[in-house]
Amino acid sequence: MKNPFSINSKIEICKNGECFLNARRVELLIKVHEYGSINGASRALKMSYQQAWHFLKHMNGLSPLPLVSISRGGVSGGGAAITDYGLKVIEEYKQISETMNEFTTEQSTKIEFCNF
Amino acid sequence: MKNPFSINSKIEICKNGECFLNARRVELLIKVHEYGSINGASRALKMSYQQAWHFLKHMNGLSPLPLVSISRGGVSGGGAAITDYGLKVIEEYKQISETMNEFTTEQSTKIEFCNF
DNA sequence: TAGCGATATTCATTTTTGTGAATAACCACA
DNA sequence: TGTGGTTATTCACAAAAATGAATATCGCTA
Repeated sequence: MKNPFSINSKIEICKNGECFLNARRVELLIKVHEYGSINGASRALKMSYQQAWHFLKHMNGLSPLPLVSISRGGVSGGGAAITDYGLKVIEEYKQISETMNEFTTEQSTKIEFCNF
Repeated sequence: MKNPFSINSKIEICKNGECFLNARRVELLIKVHEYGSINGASRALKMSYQQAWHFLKHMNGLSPLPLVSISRGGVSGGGAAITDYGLKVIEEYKQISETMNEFTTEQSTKIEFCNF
């Protein structure tokens, strides 16, 4: 008999009790890296520009080094670029996330209260 | 140097993509067991009666066996009691939760992007 | 110096979520 | 048959979160 229950763990990486990283925020960082702008990333994620902007500002504020560097004006109007440090953070988040998922999947198989 | 980042994992136990158990819901079950009524439990948790009632109904619906048995009328007006099966579920959730917490705490110590 | 395309910022509105209040229904017991 | 204390249910309203729209700002470039 298949276990109909699964453990779903949503991880956040926090600092001072505030959310620094979660799945959505990392997704945003990745899209910013892909599009080179907050605008493009927010549209791609169907997220409002304000929310994307707020998340990025908040993440940068909590981070020991900037994750994203933002510029205004200029030839292309400006844009946003993920820093080398930001790229490292993204990669490490992915690793942690995968490790956690493996563990929760393993734990899911041990649930006993489904045997009724 | 102390790592200022911590991993905060919120686990849900799901069935068919729906939330069956989480920290708040188990807390509710425990209070119902303590007070013997939905009313008492919801007040103790500063949760509206409707929400408590909704959670309990939903949990019972997803569960292979009832977690809580509810009665109306009678000498004391009625009440709610956690079943033996419900008690088992609570205990198992606590165990899973503790196991997950230990693992996330351990993972927290391995975060590298704080070293800057 | 005007235009472009992006960021920055504000605000009213919408959407979502939760709550309080009111009321009906239930049923053992006096 | 009435009382008491709970569950059951509905609904309008409140609080919170998210959004759309509008506008200002920036700085390179033609």
